[in-house]
Amino acid sequence: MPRTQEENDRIRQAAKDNIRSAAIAIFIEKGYHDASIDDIAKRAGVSKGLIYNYYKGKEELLAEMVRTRIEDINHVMQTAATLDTPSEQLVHIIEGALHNVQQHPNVYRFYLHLQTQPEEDKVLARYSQMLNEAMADQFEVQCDMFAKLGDKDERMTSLYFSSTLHGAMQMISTYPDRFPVDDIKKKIIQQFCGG
Amino acid sequence: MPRTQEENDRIRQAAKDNIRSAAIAIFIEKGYHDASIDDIAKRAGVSKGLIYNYYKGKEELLAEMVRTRIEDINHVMQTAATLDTPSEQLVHIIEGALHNVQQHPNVYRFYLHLQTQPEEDKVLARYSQMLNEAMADQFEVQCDMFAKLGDKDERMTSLYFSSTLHGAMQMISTYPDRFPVDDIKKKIIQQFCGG
Amino acid sequence: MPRTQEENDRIRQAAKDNIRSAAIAIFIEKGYHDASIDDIAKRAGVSKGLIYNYYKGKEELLAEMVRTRIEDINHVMQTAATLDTPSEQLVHIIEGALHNVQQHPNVYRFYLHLQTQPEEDKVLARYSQMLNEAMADQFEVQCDMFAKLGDKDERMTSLYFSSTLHGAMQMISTYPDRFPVDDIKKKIIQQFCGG
Amino acid sequence: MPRTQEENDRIRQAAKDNIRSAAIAIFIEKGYHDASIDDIAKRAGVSKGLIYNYYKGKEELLAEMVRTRIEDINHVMQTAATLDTPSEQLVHIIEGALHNVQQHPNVYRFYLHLQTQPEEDKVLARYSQMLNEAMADQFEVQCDMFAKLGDKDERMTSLYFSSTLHGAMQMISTYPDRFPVDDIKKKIIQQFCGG
DNA sequence: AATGAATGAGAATTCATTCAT
DNA sequence: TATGAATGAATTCTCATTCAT
Repeated sequence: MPRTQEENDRIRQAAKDNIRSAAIAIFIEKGYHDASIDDIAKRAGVSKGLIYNYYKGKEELLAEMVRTRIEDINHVMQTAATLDTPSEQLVHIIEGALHNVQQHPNVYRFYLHLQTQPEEDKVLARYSQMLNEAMADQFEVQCDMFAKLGDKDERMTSLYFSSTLHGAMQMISTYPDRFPVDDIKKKIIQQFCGG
Repeated sequence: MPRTQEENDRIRQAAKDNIRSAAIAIFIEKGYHDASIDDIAKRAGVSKGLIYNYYKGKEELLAEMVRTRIEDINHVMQTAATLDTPSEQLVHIIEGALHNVQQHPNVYRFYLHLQTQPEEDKVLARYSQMLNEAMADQFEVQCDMFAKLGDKDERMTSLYFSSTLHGAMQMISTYPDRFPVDDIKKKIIQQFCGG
Repeated sequence: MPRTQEENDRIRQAAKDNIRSAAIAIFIEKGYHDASIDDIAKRAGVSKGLIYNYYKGKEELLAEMVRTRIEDINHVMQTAATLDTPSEQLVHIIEGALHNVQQHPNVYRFYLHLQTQPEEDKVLARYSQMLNEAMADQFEVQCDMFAKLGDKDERMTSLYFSSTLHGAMQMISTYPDRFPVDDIKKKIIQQFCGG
Repeated sequence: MPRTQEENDRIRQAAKDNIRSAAIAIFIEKGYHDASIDDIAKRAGVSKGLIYNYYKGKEELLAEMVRTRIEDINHVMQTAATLDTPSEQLVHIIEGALHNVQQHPNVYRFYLHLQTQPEEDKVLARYSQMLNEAMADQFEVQCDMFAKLGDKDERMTSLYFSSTLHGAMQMISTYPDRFPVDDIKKKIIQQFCGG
C-alpha cells in the first residue's frame, strides 16, 4: 500500500530540510569548495544518492543558501521600513546587522568569503554577484532613509554608513570574542541616526 | 665549467622570484583553490617540477605571499610612524590603505577572501590567522597614534577607525568603479584625524 | 472486497503489457544502456517499484522484447510457409522484411545494434545470440524454399540471399528517406525468386 | 638533467599509442559504454590519470578510433581508384572489404554497432553519422566505377552492390567461422564486376 | 638546476535496485 | 497491487605531487 501524497510530501520536505541544514553547516565549517557531498551526506545521515534526489548538485545547495540569505536581508530591510521614523529604521538595520553577526559570526564570515570569491570562479561568481546586488538594493533603501532624515547628501552618507557598518561586521566576525559590539553599536547609532 | 656559488645563488633567487610572482598573479586571478600548479608553471614559463624544487608545494607559495603582504602592511605602519604628528601618521595609513585597494582591488579582495576562510580549512586557516594577527598589530600601533592625538578612549576609537577603514576598503574592492574613494577618504580623515 | 482471481490476472496482464510497451518504446528511442528505469516508469505512467513487481529488472524487459521479436520473425516465416509456391514464399519474406524496416527503421536499427553487441557484454550477449539463432533458423527454412525452387546449391543461394536482404535492410534503416525501397525490392525478387 | 625534446616526443608518442591500442582493444571487447577508463588503464598498464594527460576523455579515444577507421576506408577507395579498369577497382573494394571483416570480425562488428547507435545518444550520434557519411562517400565513388563499367543505371547498381556487400560483411562478422567467404566473394564479383 | 611523464587519491554524479509503507 | 524514498556501487575526471632523466 503506497504512502499517501501528504505523507510523502512530509517525508520529502523533512529530507530536504535535513540535507539543507547539513549542507549549510558543512559549508560554513569547511567552505564551499572543501565541503564534499560525502561530508554533507554523512552529516545529514543519508546516502550521497539521496542528495541528488533532492538537489541537482552541490551548486544548488549553495544557491538555496544564498537565496535564503538574500531573503533574510530583504526581510530586515522591509521590517525596518515599517517603522515610524527614519531614525528608528536605521537603528533597526544596525541592530539587526550587528546582532546577527554577533550570534553567527561564521555565517557572516561565510558570506563575506563568498562575496570575495575571485571573479574568475565560474561557479561561485554568480552567487557572489547576487549578494552584491542585494547589498546594492539595501544601499538604495538606506539612501531614502537618510534623505528623510534631512540629509542633503544622502548617497554619500549612506555609503559612509554602509562602509562603517560592514567594517564593524567584518571586525566582529574576525574577532568575535574580543570585539565590544555594544559600544560600537552605540557609536554608529550616535553618528548616523543622530537626530 | 661549473657555475660559481654566486652565480648559482643569483639564478636560484631569480627563479624563485619568477615563480612567486606568477603564483601571486594566478592566485589573485583564480583564487587559491582554483589555481593549479600547472597554471602557475605556465605563467612563470617554467616546468612544474621546478616549482617543487624551490617550494615545498602549493601551500608554501601562499605562505610566501602572505608573508610579503604582512611585510607590506608593516612597512606602511613603520613609514607612518616616522612622520611627525599623529594626525599625519593616520592620514598616511588611510591614504596608503585606500590607494592600495583602489589600485589593486583584486589583491585586497584576495586577502579578505583568505581572511574569511573557514577556520576548519586545515591548510588555509594558518594564513588567515597570520593576517588577522597583522591586523591586530596594526590596531595596537593605531591606538598609540590616537592616544598621542589626545584621545582618552583610544582603543575604542582605534577600533571604530579600523571598522570604518576596512569597511571602506571592502566597499571599494566590491564596487571599484562606482565608489567615490576620494570623498570617503576626506570624510574618514575629517572624522578621525580631526583636530 | 477482494478482487476475483480473474480480475487480478487481468489487471496484472494489463500492467505488464503497459510496462513492456513503454520499455520497448524507450529502448528503441534511447538504446538499452541509455534508457533508465525511470524513463520507462514515466512513459508507462507507473512507479519504478511496480516495474520490479512484474519484471526482475531491466534485463528481463529486454528479454521480453527480444522474445517478441523472435516470435514476429518466426511468424513471418510460418506465414510464408503456408503459401503455395516457393517463389511466393520468398517474395513474402522479402516484402515482409523490407516493409517492416521501411515502416520502423529504428526498430530494425535497435535489433541490429543489439545483434552487434560485443560478445563480452555479459548482460546483452545472450540476446544477441538469441537473435542470431533466430536468423539461423530463418536461413534453414529459406534453404528448403530454394531447394523446392530447384536450386542445386540451395545453401549457398540462401546465404547470398540473406546477405543481400540484410544488406538492404541495413541500408534502409541507415538512410530511411533516401533509399529506393521498391526498386531494390524488385531487384531482389527478380534475382532470387526468378524462376 | 631534463630529457631532450626528442626523447620526450618519443615517450609521449609511445604512451599515446599504448593507450590508444588498449582503448581500441577494450572498446572492441566490451563496447564503448561498457568500457571504463579503468579497464583501459589496466590494459595499457598505466594510471587512469595518464590517459587524461593524453586524451581529453573517453570520447576522444573513440574519436581517434573512428578517424582512423574512416581513413582506412578512404585509403581502400583511393587505392582502388588507381587501378586500371573499373572491374579491377570493384574487385579490389570487394576483396578489401571482405578480407578485412574476415580478419577482424569484431572490428567490423564494433563499427556496425556504432553505426546503429540510437540517434538520441548525444555522445555517439556524431560518430555514427561520420561513419555513415564515409559510407555515402564510398557509394559515390562506386557509382563512377559502375558508370565506367557501362552501367546505365549506375546509382541503382551501386546501391544494390553496397547492400549486397554490406550484407555479406554483416553475415561474416556474425558467423565468422561458418561463413564461406570465398564462395560469396566469387558470387559478388561475378554479379557486379561483370565482364 | 630543470624537465615533464606518471601517479593516485579524491571528487561529483548516475542509476539499477531495494524495501518500508 | 502499488509507490517512491533511499541506497551504494560504479564511473568519469582533476590535480598536487613524485621522480627518473
